[in-house]
Amino acid sequence: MRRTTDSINNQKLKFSSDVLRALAHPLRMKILEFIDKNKTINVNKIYNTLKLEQSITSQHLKILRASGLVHTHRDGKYIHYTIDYPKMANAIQAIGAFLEESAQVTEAEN
Amino acid sequence: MRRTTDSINNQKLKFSSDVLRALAHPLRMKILEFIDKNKTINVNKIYNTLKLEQSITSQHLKILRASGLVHTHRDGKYIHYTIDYPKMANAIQAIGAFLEESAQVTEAEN
DNA sequence: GTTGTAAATAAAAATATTTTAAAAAAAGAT
DNA sequence: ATCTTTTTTTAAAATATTTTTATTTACAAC
Repeated sequence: MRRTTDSINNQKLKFSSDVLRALAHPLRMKILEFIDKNKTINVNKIYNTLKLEQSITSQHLKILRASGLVHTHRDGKYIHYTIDYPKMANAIQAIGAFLEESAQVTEAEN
Repeated sequence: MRRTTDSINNQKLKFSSDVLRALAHPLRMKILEFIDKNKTINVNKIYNTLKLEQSITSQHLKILRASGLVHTHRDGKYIHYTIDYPKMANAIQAIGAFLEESAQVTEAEN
């Protein structure tokens, strides 16, 4: 039972840090912010508006896709990106989870 | 004014992703969790309890210190680590900020 | 001062991530 | 079928992070 609990925790830890790692890049945050602002947007608009290289944008989108933070939906030539908000909320929770109480106490002290 | 706003946003983005990057590692999350659980704890206890190498623990603590997520306080031979909860709360906010409304909507839909 | 213990630092080696450049896939237009 | 546009994929090069090993610093006890 001990080892099982440990490996569950380690899985959780790995899962959390994987999503956080996907999030922890200025370009990816910028891209996510832009997708969020537009609700749904194609790759062309992303790299043209943000003045990024096409390829670098695609590479970062791939990482975001792999993390599950975004989803795609093809519309003819275009591929539209949208944010997976529940996944995003999970990621935020993952960080806050273990110090939620402490954070609340700290907040109350301000 | 345009460039100023941009560079402020870019600074914010860099700041956020820097803290997130410090957070986004399984060992560092484990260490943070352990410090949190103990409120204050010395390095020896950290690596002995978590069964980590002394040096690797120190290296990760250095990254956590640099990110501002933890603070230290020497007590004789020992150095005690504590979590900077406001900083931690900031980090969590930084992620959630731009999709807070959306996340709330999503939450309401569940 | 020397010795022992706690923790940090430095430097090299091993890995992983990011960027760049080029090629390939997928679809629409001609 | 060929051409063009949109996006992905692949592969190499450039960087950054992580791990390992060894050394150094800080303090306390003797």
